Amino acid sequence: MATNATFARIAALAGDPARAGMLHALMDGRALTASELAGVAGITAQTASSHLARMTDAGLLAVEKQGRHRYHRLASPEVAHMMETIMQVASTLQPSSQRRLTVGPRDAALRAARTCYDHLAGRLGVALADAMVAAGYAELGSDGGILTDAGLGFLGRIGIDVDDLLARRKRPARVLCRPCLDWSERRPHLAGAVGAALCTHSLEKRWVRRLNHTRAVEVTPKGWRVFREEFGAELGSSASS
Amino acid sequence: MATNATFARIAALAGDPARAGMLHALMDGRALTASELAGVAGITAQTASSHLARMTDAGLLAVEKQGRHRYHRLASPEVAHMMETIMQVASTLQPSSQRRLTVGPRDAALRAARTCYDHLAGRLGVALADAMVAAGYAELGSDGGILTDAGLGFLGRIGIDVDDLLARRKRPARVLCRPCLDWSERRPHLAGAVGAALCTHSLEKRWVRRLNHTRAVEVTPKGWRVFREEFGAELGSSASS
DNA sequence: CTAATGCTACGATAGCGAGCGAAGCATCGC
DNA sequence: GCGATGCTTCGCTCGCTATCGTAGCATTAG
Repeated sequence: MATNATFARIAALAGDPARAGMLHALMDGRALTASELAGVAGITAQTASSHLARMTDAGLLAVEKQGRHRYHRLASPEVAHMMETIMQVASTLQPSSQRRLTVGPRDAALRAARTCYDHLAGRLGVALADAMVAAGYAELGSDGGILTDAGLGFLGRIGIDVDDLLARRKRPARVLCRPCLDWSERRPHLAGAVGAALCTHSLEKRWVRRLNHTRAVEVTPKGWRVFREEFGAELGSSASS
Repeated sequence: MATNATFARIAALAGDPARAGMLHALMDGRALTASELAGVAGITAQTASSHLARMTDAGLLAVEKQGRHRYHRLASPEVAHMMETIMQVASTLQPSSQRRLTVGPRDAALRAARTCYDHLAGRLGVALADAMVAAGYAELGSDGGILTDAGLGFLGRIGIDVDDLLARRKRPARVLCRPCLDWSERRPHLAGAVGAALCTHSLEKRWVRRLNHTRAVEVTPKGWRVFREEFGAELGSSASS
């Protein structure tokens, strides 16, 4: 069947180290220029251009031209979801002979709190998910998750546009959310429409702030208070650094 | 970070046409011998051996030695899930210039009804999912799905071990199920623990039967009746061929 | 207009890896 | 025991592609 060839094509595109680096850099949901992507991948602009053209042609990336810059972003949430699942499989593999090779300071910040395409991940994401489950706001399982009525009320109370959230769900009567297995914590956190709304709102309200040009985020003092008092989340001191 | 390299490694393994063919053949959840896999991939036994060793080493496959045969299967449901999402992205890509190239008779059977690792897919899978949603037995959204109390009762009524299903869910109070976007129908069908139980039970009760050595399944006369009368599913005549 | 920046197109190189033939190692049937 | 089958290891070839240098095109700054 033709599906076989296209499947291999997509996987092969994600399977090159340079392209994988670019895709990872785009996992924060923002759009980056070709030069920036060449930088994170450690290759020249010419090579990056070729890679980007191929990934765009295959539907993995979308491009937006702005002046002499070309902004590339992941084409769809489906692409981000695909990368999540590949990461999940990859995380079960011990890097063999280089166990704790790369735990630099930047890596530490990523493990503490980061964005995963459109939602929060890392220790922060897991802590928030745990707190919401403990409070009865959400239920998470290996096959999916739901936001309870209490959870819906909670989100409205902290200022999230619940109507928009209700409109975004499709058929089901209850608001569903998606668990996303964290590659660093090996625990599920909130993804899907609920996770995206929570992340957007946290950034807008300045509960968290992006760190320079990475996927890492930092919990602000205000966010620290909100997460503890409103969510009841147990954020160890390590989650802020 | 080291994650980048392992990510690329996993994706690259899935990105070779021969390996992709083998992985697809294993998507029915069964274990196949190295020779069989070499056959479906269209390569010699030597080459297949190399591929299988690498995929096993990377944690994509698990091997079981039985006499002089070596049975290979997908190492985990996570690997199957990863392949689902890659297929989902691949299905959004028009094969460009070869639109309707490969719609052979075998392909037609696959589109009608097939297994997708551990659950039913194709027009049959979608029809059953639609019927269960229409009957109020399940709710499916883009971020997840749940089995209602009525649905739980329904599954028990048709002979599925509901207690086992309840035990398999993890933390949540409700039974969750996972929607799996069908690559041929572009519609969600039932996956996860619920979908797996339904598929296993359908095979045991001879409602469906596997066709030779493919992922395609055939609806038996008995199944035809059960699916129409019990599920209320609208199976067009095309779903049986 | 001119120079600089961002990106792309083309051509050439080099290295990886998919593929197979030959040989070797296990296991089964007899 | 012997041959046959299933699979793996080794060595080799060949094709694909990632990479970069050079050149060229678009856009902006001055």
